[in-house]
Amino acid sequence: MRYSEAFIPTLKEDPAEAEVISHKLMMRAGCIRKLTAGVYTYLPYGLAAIRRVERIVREEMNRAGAIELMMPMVQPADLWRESGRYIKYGPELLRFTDRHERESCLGPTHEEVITDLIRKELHSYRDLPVNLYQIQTKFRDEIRPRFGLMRGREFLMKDGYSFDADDAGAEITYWKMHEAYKRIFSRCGLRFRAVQADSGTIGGNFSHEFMVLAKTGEDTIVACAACEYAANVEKAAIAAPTPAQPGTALCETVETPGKKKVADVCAFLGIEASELVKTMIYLADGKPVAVLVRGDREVELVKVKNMLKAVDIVPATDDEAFAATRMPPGYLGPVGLPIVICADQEVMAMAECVVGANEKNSHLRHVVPGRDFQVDANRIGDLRRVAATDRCPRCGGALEMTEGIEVGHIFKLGTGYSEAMKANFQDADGQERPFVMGCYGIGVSRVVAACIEQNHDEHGMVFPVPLAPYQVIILNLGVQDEKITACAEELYAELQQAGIDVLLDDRDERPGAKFKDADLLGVPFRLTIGKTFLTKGLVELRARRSGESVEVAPESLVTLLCQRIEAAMPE
RNA sequence: CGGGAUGUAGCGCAGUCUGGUAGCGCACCUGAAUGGGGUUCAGGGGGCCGGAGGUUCAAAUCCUCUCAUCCCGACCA
Repeated sequence: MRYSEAFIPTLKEDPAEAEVISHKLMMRAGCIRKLTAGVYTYLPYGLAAIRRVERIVREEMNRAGAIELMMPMVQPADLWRESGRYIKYGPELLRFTDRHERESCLGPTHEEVITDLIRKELHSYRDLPVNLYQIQTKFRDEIRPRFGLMRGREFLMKDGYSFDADDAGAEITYWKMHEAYKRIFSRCGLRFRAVQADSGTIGGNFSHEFMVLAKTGEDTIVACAACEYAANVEKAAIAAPTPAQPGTALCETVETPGKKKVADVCAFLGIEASELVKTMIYLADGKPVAVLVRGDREVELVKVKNMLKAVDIVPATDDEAFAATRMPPGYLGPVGLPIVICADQEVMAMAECVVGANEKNSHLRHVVPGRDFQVDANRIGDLRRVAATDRCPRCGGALEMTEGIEVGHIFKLGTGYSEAMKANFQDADGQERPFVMGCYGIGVSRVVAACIEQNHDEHGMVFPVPLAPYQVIILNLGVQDEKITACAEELYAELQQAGIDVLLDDRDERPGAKFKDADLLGVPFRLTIGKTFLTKGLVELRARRSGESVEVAPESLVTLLCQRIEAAMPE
């Protein structure tokens, strides 16, 4: 591509609306422009990066035996009613009515459509397994779209769905996809980690997220320093603590005037936060529930949600909490609380603790869990968020916490959808059985954003070779000079011939402007043809990432560049 | 949805408190010089000051409403 004929509108300054680096750089480098909140046009340069990701995704999906198709974006509401998700999916599902008053929605994901397709088309175990995928625009009406392509409402996704005859088959498919995903992100040149994850709204019981390691990540993950264990903090399991010998002192009320916060109560009573139990009120699908965790811990809402099998769980406001409990906020405790109580396992293992007295300005001490208050056994469990001081649940090793950007997510879905939608096949024994499903997603546009979060410097983007729209940029620093221009043109033609994607900066711009743009665009290799060519007949080859440069004779460049590019391709 | 902030030329911003008829830098157009890290000089074009209503002789500026965008939160009772 000739720069003079390209459409790469670069900006000198960061746009005011962009906060994170990938958003700023994608705007500045002419990759994207915003149309409305969370909705972007992919300009040619950004699109080219997306296409690179797509290509790798296709190759690896196909290699793993998946087959590409394309499903509609507009979907009938009835299909979503059948799966039960028309209500459950919530306001993120954009709904509308067409001219015939038919209720419809924009597909945020395609389990319903694919399940409908398969139940109509496949009837025998002989046809299984089958694994289908598409790369398509999704729409999710996010509460708060942000950070450019990182969390858009409209975004490009690879979504795949597998159908197996039984659980064992589904697991084989699952691990095939796990392997394919590792290959995909490795080939993209990203530093990532596969972590155990919560399966969220989609449901199911086995799930991994693929996290690109970058500071701006919206997720926190824990990884064991000693073994392979890694998990999203939402999911990270905490080993059951050894129960302490229950205390024998009798429970008593203490005055704690005006002390509502954990820190205040602890300071006042001269105890550690770990000796106190806090009582948090939530609304699970509208029903109030109290959650007990130690004073120094944080409730992990996803875990509570899963324990209660709730669709939606939110912290109650003071007013809602009061309405539910008739007890004064700030002094809530489990003793005599008239609503459902869930307790973190650690709480029930405490010898004794301090809790709110359900009475203004008072707390209770020497409270023995299980003696002074009861919690149903099925409401006791791992409900708190993992802390950096926790040990690996698998091997007991030290845990490290890192920020990550979720770029891929795979689920073993089981038969939830197939049962709800009556998607059955006939097995060898003549029995009707539901398909055992799996689903596999990659945020293709987000991969590009995550890549930039992970690969940039103060001058701009630093594309890894596999995702770079152009591997090489040629700077013609003498568009007025016949010799320089002839050399640039010749190299341009030769590199293209060699199958390299190359951008020729043939604009009548000052050298400074060309250098700045080349850096901003993050093209991995830069060839500069100017003075040195006139004096020594040499061309400068500079690597964007390392900044190393060498002066090379033009005739040896094609071979050299092919080698360098080859060397920079992972795998 | 709650809280905060911001909407003035394509982009980044000043002007708003204290009302007087719109400005700076970059970009763009013309000309000249320049040509290895966003070059210089001269000249020029471009704005319903987010929108609607109100107050006033007069509104970018004050008031009311609205729309949009961005950030934080929606766990520490």
